[in-house]
Amino acid sequence: MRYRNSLLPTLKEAPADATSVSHVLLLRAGFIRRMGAGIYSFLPLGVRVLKKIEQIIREEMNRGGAEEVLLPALLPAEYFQESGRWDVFGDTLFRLKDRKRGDYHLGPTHEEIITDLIRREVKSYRDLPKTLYQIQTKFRDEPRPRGGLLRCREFIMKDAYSFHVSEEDARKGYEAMRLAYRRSFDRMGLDYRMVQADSGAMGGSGSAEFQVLVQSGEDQLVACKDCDYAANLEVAKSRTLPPVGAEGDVPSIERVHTPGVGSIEAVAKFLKLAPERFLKSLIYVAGGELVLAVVRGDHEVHEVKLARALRVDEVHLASAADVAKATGAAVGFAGPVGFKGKVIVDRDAANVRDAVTGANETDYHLVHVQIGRDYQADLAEIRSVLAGDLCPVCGAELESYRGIEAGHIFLLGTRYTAQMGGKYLDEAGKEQTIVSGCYGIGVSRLVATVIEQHHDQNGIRWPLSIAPYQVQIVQLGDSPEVRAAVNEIESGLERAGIEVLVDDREERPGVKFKDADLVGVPLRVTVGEKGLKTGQVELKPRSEPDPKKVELVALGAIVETLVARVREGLGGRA
RNA sequence: CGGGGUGUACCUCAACCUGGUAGAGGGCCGGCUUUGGGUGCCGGCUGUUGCAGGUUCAAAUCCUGCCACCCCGACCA
Repeated sequence: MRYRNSLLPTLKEAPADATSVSHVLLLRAGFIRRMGAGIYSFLPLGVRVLKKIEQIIREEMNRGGAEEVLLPALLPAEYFQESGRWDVFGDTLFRLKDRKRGDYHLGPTHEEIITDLIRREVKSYRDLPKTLYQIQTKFRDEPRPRGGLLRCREFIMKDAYSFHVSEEDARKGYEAMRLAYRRSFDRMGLDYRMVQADSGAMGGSGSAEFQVLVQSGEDQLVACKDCDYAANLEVAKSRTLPPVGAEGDVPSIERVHTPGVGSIEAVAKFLKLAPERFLKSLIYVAGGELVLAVVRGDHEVHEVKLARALRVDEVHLASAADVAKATGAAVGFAGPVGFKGKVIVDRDAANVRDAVTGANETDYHLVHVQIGRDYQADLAEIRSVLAGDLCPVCGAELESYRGIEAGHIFLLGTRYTAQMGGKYLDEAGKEQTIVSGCYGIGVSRLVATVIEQHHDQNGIRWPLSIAPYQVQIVQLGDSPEVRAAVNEIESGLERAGIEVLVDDREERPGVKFKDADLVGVPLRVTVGEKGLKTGQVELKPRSEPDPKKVELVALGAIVETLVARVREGLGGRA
């Protein structure tokens, strides 16, 4: 492709509303343009990358025994009404009416739709297992789209669903998909971890997320230094910490005047005690009820964990007014002793002997507080796991990461099939419920995710496997010799099946080099009169600082070798 | 939905506080210049100042309402 013929609008300055690295670079390098919040157009370069990613996923899904289908995105309401998700999805569902005023929506995910297909077409154990996938645009009216392609309201997803005669067989299908995911992400050159995750709205018995490790990621993870254990913070576990606090008998409770010092930090300083001796007491609204959640002074409550422990959908911190009503004290002086209502205490907080808590009275704290003696509570793991906590599996230290969720695989069990009548006849002629799994990859999100991991201060550094072009020829000057050399290289590489972008613009060299770095094509070939005098051109991998002089006649073979390595699936890196 | 912020040219932003005919840089077009890392100079192009009302002789500027977008939280690929 010739640059002059391509729509490739690069920007010198970053649009002000772009904050994430990938968003800025995708806009500046001319891959995408914004149409509305969380809605983007893909320009030619963007489409090329998207198609490369889709193709890798397609190949690996097929290799994993899955078969491609294409379900509608415009859906009659009845299927989601049948599963109950017409209501569950709430405002996240894009709803519309047809001319007959019938209810429709745009598909946010397709469990119901595929289950409907399967319940109609699968009758016998002989028809199972089946794994089907599609690559399709999904629509979710997200409360907060963000980060360019990282979180959109319209996005491209690969969703797959597997159907089995038993849990055991479903586990096999799940493993096949896990392998397909690993292979896909490996080929894209991503550094990721498989982590345990909350199965959330999907329901079901097991799930794992594929988290791409980047500082800018919105998910928080912990991973063990030594073993394979890794988990999203919302489900992460850690070993119980050793007890802290005074030895021997705990003296009886004493009320201490702590004027104006409400925060743990301030009280710790005031009383000259370590924060771990304190019980941090927070009042939450959970299912319309006020609940006191207690963690150690140096820990934080994790609201998802708290909600799960309380068996409610969500919790939020009570207002200052509610706190005052519940405790009779200002915020900062709550405590479990004498609290009228449910008290839930983190496992590690219960291990604090002779603790300090708020007195439920403004400007007062209690010292020598002892769980069991001075107050009763339910125990649960409700705090956020921290770096340095110990792995629940092997006991080594845990490390913290941030990640972007690139994929998620679930064992659904019979969550949808039971509800929607997905049944088959077994060998004995007896009716059984189909067991299923579902598997998602955020395809358009991956475009941004790869950039988050592959860029430098000058621009994108595409892995060869998904680059929009493999080679960019920077043509310097417009003499007949240069033009002839460029033509020769271009046609030679294209004959070998290599995609080439030729910068044939009338621009100064500096402009072309800057744009080449920005766009991030992995192999740059510079053709200029200087080099041609000695029969040479320059070859510079985007990931390396300096170019290499190469004989014009040898260039084709060198480039073909580099590209072939990747073609054979030996890794994404150039 | 809660909290914070911003809407002025294609982009980045100034002018707003203190009302008086809307500007800079980049970009784009033309000319000369330059030609291996965003060359330099000259000339030109581009606006219902997000929308609707209100106050005023006069509104980008003050007031009210609405809309859009961004950021921080609860959701997710």
